[in-house]
Amino acid sequence: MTRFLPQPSVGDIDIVTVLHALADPVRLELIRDLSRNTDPKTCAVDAYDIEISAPTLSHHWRVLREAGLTTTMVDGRKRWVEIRRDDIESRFPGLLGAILTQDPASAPVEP
Amino acid sequence: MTRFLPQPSVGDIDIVTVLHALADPVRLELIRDLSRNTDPKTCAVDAYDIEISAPTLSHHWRVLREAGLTTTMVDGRKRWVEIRRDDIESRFPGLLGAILTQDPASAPVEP
DNA sequence: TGCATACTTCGACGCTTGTCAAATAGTCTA
DNA sequence: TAGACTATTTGACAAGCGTCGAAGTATGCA
Repeated sequence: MTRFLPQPSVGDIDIVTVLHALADPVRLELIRDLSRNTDPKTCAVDAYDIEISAPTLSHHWRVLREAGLTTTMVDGRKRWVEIRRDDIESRFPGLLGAILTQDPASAPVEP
Repeated sequence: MTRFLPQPSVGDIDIVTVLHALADPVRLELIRDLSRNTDPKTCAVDAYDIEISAPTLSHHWRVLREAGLTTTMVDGRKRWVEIRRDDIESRFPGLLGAILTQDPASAPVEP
């Protein structure tokens, strides 16, 4: 059976906690990655182009989940992460868009 | 004469640095305060309803300025802070609005 | 039952952060 | 010019964070 890991309800999502969760280059990249497709992605470290250990990735997933940014589903030995797009949008309208539209590669260059 | 303290140019404003600067309750409150009126506000600790020391406030002003969120003007013995509304809007459209419209007092309550 | 799989938790490590008191720097005014 | 005023810098401290290796916990499978 699929079960869910504990996460804050929409009303309990705190803006400072959310900003702190996003204020890390690894976590921001994970959120960007998750937001690129609507399907859940695996938690596995091999699936991401980031050079960090499995424990560290696990730690980041937990920070994101406890901040209310992601949902984690447990299915057997595998875990799936999904961005809580609608919840974040209802709590902080426009926030996710403002952060994610800003792609690092497409940043404007000063003349 | 009025002069300006050093600050990053628009193109150099980094999203992770900005998010980190905002991910502190004191600094977020300062930004909220600045955004409520368009005029610059003083740096003086007495002008804010926050129980921190003058050095600590000075430190927070610096973090905000170096992140590119504020401009600081020096006029004699006084210093004035202003939010870089247009610069932030051009760099991260919608970001400021998404964070500031979420007033702590007006947060929706879970049923 | 035994073993591989897929993460997580624990413990430890440096580095960063928020905070304050004390000292410093620049500016106005009497 | 001396002294008051405004804000910053310095130095120090405890707390927190990102990171890893090692150990632990479920789960699936043979």
